Parts: sequence; structure tokens; C-alpha cells
Amino acid sequence: MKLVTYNVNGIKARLPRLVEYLAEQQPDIVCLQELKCSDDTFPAADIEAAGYGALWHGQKGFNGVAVLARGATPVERARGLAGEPEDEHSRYLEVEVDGLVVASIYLPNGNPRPGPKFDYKLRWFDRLAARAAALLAAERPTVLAGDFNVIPFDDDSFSVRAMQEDALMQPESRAAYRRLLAQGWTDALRLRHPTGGTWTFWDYQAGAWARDAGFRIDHLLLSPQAADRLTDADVDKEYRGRERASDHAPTWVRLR
DNA sequence: ATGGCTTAGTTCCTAAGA
Repeated sequence: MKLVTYNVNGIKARLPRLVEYLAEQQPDIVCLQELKCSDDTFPAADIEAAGYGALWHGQKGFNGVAVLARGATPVERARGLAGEPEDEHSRYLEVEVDGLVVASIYLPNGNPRPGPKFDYKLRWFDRLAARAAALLAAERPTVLAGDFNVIPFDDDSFSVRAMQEDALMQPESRAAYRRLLAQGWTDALRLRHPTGGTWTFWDYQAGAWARDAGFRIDHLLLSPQAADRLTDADVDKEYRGRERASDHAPTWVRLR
């Protein structure tokens, strides 16, 4: 089965691209981020017409996450993370589908840094880590899939210098990501492409796509029970080059 | 040489993204 994470950067603007992707790739499970739509404007009918059941956690204007399942409706386990009741950002949706536990994650960007947005990013990371530890303790096949807004290693970026001051590459961001991995999660893309150079995001600006000036920030973290079933992981890079594309490309794992 | 772009909402500008 193919499980995808895809930051669509506005599901309304991206709907033709998304429907096309579903038809061409027929992924089994798709985690979406940056819906940028409220719950009542999510295009559920179009998704259903494409053959997918869906759960979504929307927000007007920005954020918003969803999980789609081919020929099935995901069963909701949680929306939002504990630990900060006043946080109203829609960034976490956890479901169960076909015996798999799946979370769609949109971690805060954290720019500008330093400042309250960067502090929020680190707090959100801690809250995610608490949930992730509980998920591991259940010893089930589990996938944390999403836009983590972290460039884990220097070779995950086209230019260390260009990103040096960015929140995505700060030591604190990387340390938080490493602490998460150290719980026992497998970074599937890293495992399959251990020397880096695999990008999931190319900025709209400065001809980044044309120069292949990208970086890797969309990640799929597998519990040991899911990692045992991993057969492949990669990026459907070609979709970044299409008309009115998202600035992210679909990123995926195959599990037995 | 991340400067430039794109999306959505409060639209003919602003906020947010990364």
C-alpha cells in the first residue's frame, strides 16, 4: 500500500491537481496539510467522487489537515494535541484506517526567529513528542506523516548558507526532531536515501524549481511495527513541475 | 542572488508561508 503526505497549499486552488494525483497514483492513504479552508468548505464531494473517504480538521485562511482513504472512511482518533488548550491552530489529525494508525501533521513554521512564532514551534514539538511516545507504547503499525517544517540534516537542503538563519534549520528545531526519532521512529525517506539530496519543497520565488533549489521538510515517521513493513519511500517530484502546482511535492512510503 | 511568488481574506492591500 502507498501512503502519501502532501502539503497542498490551499485545497481549493489545488483541487484539480489533487484529483489528478489520486487518479494517476491511486494512493491508499493521503495525509494533506495546509487546506486553508474552513470545515464547511472542504470539497468532500469532489474527494468522494474520486473514490476516497475523508476526515478533515479545517481552519479558515490557513493551516488545516486531512486524511483520505481509498474506498474507505478513516476512523477518527484525535484532533489537535493536548497541552495548550488556547491553541486553535488546526495542525494535527489522527485516524485509524485499515489497521494502521495515521497522523497528518502540520508543524508550525517558526519564522521569524527569534520570536513568539519560533517559541510556539518548539512548544508544539514538545506536545507532539508526548503524543508520539504514547503511540509508540501501543506497539502498533503507526505513521506520523506531514510537513514537519524541519530540514533534518545539512544534505537535506540545496544550500546550507541560504537557509542558515531560517527556523527550519535551527539547532533547536533539529534537536527536537532528533529527540522524536530517538523515541524509536524511523525516518523512512532518510532510510531509503541516506546521503540526502532528496527534496520535497521548492520555493515559488527566485526560480527555485528551475534551479532544483529545494529542501526536505515533509517526513514520514514509522513506528517499529510499520518500519518492518517498509518496502520503498520517495517523492513524486514530477507533480511540483505541473501547472498551478503546490510548492511541496507528494512524498510517500510503500508498506507491505 | 530566497529578490522575484502564491494563496486566501479583510481584496486593488495585508498576512502567512518557508
